[in-house]
Amino acid sequence: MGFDDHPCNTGLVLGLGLTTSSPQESTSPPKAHNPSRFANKPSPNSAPTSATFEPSLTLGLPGEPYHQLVASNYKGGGNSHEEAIDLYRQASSPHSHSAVSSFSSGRVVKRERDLSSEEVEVEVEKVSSRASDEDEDGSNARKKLRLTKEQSALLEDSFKQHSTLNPKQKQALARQLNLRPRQVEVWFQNRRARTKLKQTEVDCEFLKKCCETLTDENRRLQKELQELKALKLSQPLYMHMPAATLTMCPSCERIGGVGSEGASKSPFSMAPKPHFYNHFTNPSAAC
DNA sequence: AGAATTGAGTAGATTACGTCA
DNA sequence: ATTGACGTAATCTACTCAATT
Repeated sequence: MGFDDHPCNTGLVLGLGLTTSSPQESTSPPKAHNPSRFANKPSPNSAPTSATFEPSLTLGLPGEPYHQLVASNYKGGGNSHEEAIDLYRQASSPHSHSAVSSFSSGRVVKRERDLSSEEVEVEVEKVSSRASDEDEDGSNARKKLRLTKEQSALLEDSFKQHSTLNPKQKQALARQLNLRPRQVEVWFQNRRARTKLKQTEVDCEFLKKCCETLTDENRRLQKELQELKALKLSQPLYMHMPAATLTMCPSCERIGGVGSEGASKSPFSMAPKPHFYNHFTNPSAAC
C-alpha cells in the first residue's frame, strides 16, 4: 500500500483502509503467555497486498528476521575478532544453512545435532566450565558472569550475522569465548528478546505518532465537513456559481461536484469508490 | 539508594525424530 | 511396508529474578 515509502518507517505494518484478510496471519492469535514463535512470524514476503479489500485499520509487526532489525543498530565489528568470526563462519558452512532465517534454523538444528556435535558439546562443557567450577569451590554465593569486552564484541558480531545459532555455530563460539555452549545460547536468547523489546518500544512510539496524526487529520476533516455543510445551506444556488470559483482536487482532478460525469444530484456527493488516502505517502492532505 | 543492565532460570509451546502397535 | 499415536529431546519465546554497574 505504499507505506514502505514513509521516511520513518520502522518496519511496522500499518494498514488503514484497505487490508487483506490473510488467514495465516490472522489466525491463531497469540496466547496470552506463550504465542507460538511461528504463529507470530508473518511470512517474510508479507508485504501489504490487496487480495480482498476490507475497510479496516490494521497494526502489525512485519516479522522480519531479527538480524535485519538489528543490523542497523550496531556498529561494524572490529578487526580484532576477524579470526574468530572466520571460525564462526566456518561453523556455519554453506550446507549448514547459514543463510536460513530464524524461522527455519531451529529445524535445521536438530538434524545437525544428530549429525555431529553432541560429543563436541560435552567436551566443550568440560573445557569451558570455569564459571560453574568456581561455583563449586566452596562458596555458595553465585558470582554472576560478566562478559569481557572481547567476548561481548564477538557475540555481537556473531549476532549481527545470525540472530540464531545452530549447534555448530554455538560450539564454535563457545570454544572461541571459553564459555559453555549454554551460556552462548542464553546470551543469544536474551539478545533476541531485548532486541525485540526495544523494537516494540520504537514501534509503540511510532504508533502513537500515527494516532496523533490521524486524530488531527480526522479533526481537520470534520471541521472541513462542517464548513462545507454550512456553505451548502447558505448558498443553495451553488450550481450557478462560475466555474472559476470551484476548487479542483489536484490528485483526484475532480472539480468539487460540478460537471464531472460522476456528479450526481448533489454537488457534494462522494466519489463512487471510496478514495482511501494514504497519509504517509501523500503528506499533503490536499483532499 | 535506586535505576538500568544483563546473565540465568523457568514454563509452556513447537518441531523433528524414534519407537511401537 | 505403511501409518498413526505417543514419548522424548532440543530449542524457542515470554516472563522473571537477581547480581552487578
